[in-house]
Amino acid sequence: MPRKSRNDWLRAALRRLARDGVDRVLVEPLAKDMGVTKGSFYWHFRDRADLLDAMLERWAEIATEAVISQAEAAGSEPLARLERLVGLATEGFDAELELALRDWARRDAAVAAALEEVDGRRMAYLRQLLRVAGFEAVDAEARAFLLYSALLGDQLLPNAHGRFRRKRVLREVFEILARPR
Amino acid sequence: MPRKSRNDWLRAALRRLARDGVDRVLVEPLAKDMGVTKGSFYWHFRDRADLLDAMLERWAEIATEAVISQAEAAGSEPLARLERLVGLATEGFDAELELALRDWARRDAAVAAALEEVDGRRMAYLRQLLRVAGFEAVDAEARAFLLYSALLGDQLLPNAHGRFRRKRVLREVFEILARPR
DNA sequence: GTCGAACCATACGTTAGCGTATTGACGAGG
DNA sequence: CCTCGTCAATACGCTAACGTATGGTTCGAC
Repeated sequence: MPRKSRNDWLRAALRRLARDGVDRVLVEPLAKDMGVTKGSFYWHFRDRADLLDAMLERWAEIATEAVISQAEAAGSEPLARLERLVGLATEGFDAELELALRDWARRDAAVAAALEEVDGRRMAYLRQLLRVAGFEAVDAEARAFLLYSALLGDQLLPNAHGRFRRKRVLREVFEILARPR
Repeated sequence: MPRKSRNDWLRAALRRLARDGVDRVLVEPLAKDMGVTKGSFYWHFRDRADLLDAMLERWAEIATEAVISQAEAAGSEPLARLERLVGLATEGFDAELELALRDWARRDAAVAAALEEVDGRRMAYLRQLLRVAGFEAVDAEARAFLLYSALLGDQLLPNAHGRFRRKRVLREVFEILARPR
């Protein structure tokens, strides 16, 4: 693949963001990765800030609906959708990228804003599922929060489960959060 | 405070780690922060790697028991201890530092190992509290995981709670996780 | 007061990365 | 086949940070 598109650059940059964090998405190393020189980069982007902007924008597009559409694909039953969301933890959405972005957001207001937007949408969706499943407002709120936190926590605490396997714990998580008492 | 100790450097470095991430704890900027030049730094540390090692070590000391001792201070009742741990989310332990460290751990095996150690201890403590409170093993495991995730999630999702206040949601979290059905 | 040790400033060489400017390669339409 | 537009390589100057070397200060012990 000799010629690179703006898109190629974006994908490579996002991969690097996920792996190394924003401070290490650098144009010359990135160019080396892609087997090209920065001459290409400065054709497609004004400067590094321009790349970072584009990355954020791209992520927002992808992420806004990524989680929700996965759930919708599980059928129309709220409980089935919730179960699918728990399954998402183990595969399906790019948790590394999520974490890198959250770290980035701590230092950049624009990123923080985009993230808040996405979180808002996702939480709203979870809330609604849980309300339909029969939980009262505060209860649904807390369970939505716990569910979302668990998705992130599963990534943050990879090997913290004692003698149980990850999947087993996550199944139990689902039981606790989604089963009406 | 004209003369700086190795300790001063460590504290400043950890503050910067918490705020900006490991890639931005740099010796010259740090020196500027402290109103001193890097001449001081290279007296106390061999090089930057030496500083990073010391930071990790220090964090491990602090963090290993920080959470647990907070809980112990709440009395001997498991439920009281658990409630206190939920309260920890809003104040008490340096969540920014935790997050920065977790991000760091993604790229450095030594950090990852230290973190796993700490997580292991904390999870073991939570598990045990929940078992004493009457939950079965898997159940306790899942609840411990959820509780820990919620502490991190509260930091990761600062403004994701809908129309409820953070404290209200966290109280509900406690109810869900710690009350035997 | 002086002396040595602890601590800090300064100047230096080096490297990695940014961004610019200029030239070169390559392909599709005329 | 030629040429224009698109993309890439190269060379350049600049800055921030690293680490070293060396000399200067400060402080406590005596």
